[in-house]
Amino acid sequence: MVSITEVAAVAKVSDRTVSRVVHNDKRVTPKTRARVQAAINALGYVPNRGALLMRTNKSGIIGLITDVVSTTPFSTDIIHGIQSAIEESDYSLLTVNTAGDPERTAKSWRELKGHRVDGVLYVTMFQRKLSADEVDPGVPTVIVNCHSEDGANRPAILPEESAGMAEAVSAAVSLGHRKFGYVRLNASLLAAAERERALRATLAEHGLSLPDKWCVSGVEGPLFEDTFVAYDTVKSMLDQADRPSVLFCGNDEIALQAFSAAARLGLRVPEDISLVGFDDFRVVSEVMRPRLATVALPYFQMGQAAVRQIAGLVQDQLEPAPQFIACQFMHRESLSRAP
Amino acid sequence: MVSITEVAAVAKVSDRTVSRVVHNDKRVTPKTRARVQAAINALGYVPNRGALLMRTNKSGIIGLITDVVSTTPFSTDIIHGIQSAIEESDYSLLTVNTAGDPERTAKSWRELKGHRVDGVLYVTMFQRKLSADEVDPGVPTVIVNCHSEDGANRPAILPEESAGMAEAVSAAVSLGHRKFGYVRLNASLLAAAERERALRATLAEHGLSLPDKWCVSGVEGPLFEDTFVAYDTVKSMLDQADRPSVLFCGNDEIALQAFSAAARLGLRVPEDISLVGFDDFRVVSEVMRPRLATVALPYFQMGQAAVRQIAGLVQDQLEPAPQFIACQFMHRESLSRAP
DNA sequence: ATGAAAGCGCTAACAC
DNA sequence: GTGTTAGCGCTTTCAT
Repeated sequence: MVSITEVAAVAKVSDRTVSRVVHNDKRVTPKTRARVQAAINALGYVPNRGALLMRTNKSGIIGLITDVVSTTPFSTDIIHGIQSAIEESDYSLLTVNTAGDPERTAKSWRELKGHRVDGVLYVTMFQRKLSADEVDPGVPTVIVNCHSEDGANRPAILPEESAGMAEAVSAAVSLGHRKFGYVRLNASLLAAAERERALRATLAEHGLSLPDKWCVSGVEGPLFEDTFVAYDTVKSMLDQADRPSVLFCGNDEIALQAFSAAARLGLRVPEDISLVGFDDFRVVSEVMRPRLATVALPYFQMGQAAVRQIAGLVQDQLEPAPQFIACQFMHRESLSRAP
Repeated sequence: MVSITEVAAVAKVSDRTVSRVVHNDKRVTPKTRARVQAAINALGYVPNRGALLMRTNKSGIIGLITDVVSTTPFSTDIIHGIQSAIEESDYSLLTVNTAGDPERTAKSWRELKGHRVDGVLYVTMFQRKLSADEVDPGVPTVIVNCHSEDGANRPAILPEESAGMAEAVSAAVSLGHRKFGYVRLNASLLAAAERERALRATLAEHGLSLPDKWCVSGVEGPLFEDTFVAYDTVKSMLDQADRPSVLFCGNDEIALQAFSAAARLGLRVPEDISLVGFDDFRVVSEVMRPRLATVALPYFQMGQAAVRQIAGLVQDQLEPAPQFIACQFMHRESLSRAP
């Protein structure tokens, strides 16, 4: 790899001058600058970040620690948002996966510290409270999709789910729906409680409620080893004369199973029953027919916001505080007029 | 950040000795080693990779260039495989996204060269021929899911699709199916031609064929701006007295639309019609009911193989050659006995 | 078994 | 506007 001295030799200037050109220092005559630039292009010189790190103590690297997020299909939009914002900054992205394992988490931090990353994005798949040793206090860090244990005013990026849910419920009500059903997420998920709470609260505002018989489980088993049961529970629920006119689902996969159950019973969506998902996992929501009405998790924006926060934090331009990003209701054909 | 000299001072040895301990050099007495190790732990010392890079010319970083792969839900398994293999090596992973844009591609290479990456994984979303300037000849590179333009014996990782397709067809035939339909992928995809070719070839071996009337488009429009039309084309096809008993689909999303079409017509899968997908995009294939029989793209293994290739290549232990990974047929409930 | 000196590529702080 | 000196953290080479 060609170094700054070789460029200097070719351009017949000192290495310091080459450095000035590279960093757009004004104090270089246009003529020398052109000569140096020509040498840079001719030799294909790219400054060595390792050397830069030693001099300036800046690596130009942001570390990304995920539990499983970067290796599951659900939240690629977070990664996408992060990369899109990274690309506009001058940082590079170093990604590490912990699979939720504490030992690997510790190893990940060491790895990132070895590279002297300027900051870290700590992203979790599910909303949850972080345990104390998950985040290294010595490195500027923004946590994404999770809460710090100490409840401190840590920089964080979180989705705000309840407004989106409220919007969805209101849309259903104004389409004439009065009989609501709900298919629950895994109970150990923070989001599960929050979504059901938001659903019930909004229903109450409309003078409606969720009957127990129409509130069933969509998933069973412990986190990460859970299996979907929505197909069976929904099939039983819908195979009655008295059934809900609209079915809210904890997420879009559950909605797909609910759709399968309706299909099996010969019920048409949305003519016989309306369906609303959560997450806006588009491979399902935009591909199935009818397309799935659902509340979109703002993953892309969360990723972007996370990068902006960490960049601001690293440059001391930002005071650390949690930031909430709104969820939007995506009204699509699976939610229609009540029968 | 604490440096090797501070550790040396605390342990009362020279910095060189600390270095020896860090790198497990034998020539250190157990006693000094223990003292040094204690200092390292106490201070939380992690060697500075930037300094290491300068001395050894090894960054310990593998660059990952993707067009869109790392930001779409379809191929997270490649990333997963890569990360799982990276984790067992001593490399870190620096990820860059080009979105298929030549300018960003050039910028990506410069970024990786700045970090003096030891090797590069160049991964594409769809199988395609690379153009000449996509890969930098100056950096050891393994291309994944794509072919080099010059047809040279470049190190590459590719899926072998035809055997999996043949297996799927044979399974259908032995379940009594004689009337085959096919829903095509975007014609500009290399995989589209290959899959249809493999399907027809295997059918021919069984003395069967694909009637034109049962071979329809699943997708329309140019790549990256295409829309699914499988719901409509399949609905028309199936809304006839004479219809196929099994429908092969170019990918799993198309299969989901085919399923939607069948549901709309009141046809049951698999009793009235069997369905076979391609890709094994599990969020669809394992969640819908019946679960979707499909040919699995071996993305995880491809990712792992890619890392092993690049590691071998960097250490000159491997001669560069393309490597093919087999696709496996996943027999699930959507493919059943012919009616 | 341990240490001292030199140098990797680069820039901050001064010269000039 | 341009060049010189020194040193960032580390390992290689050579001494001891």
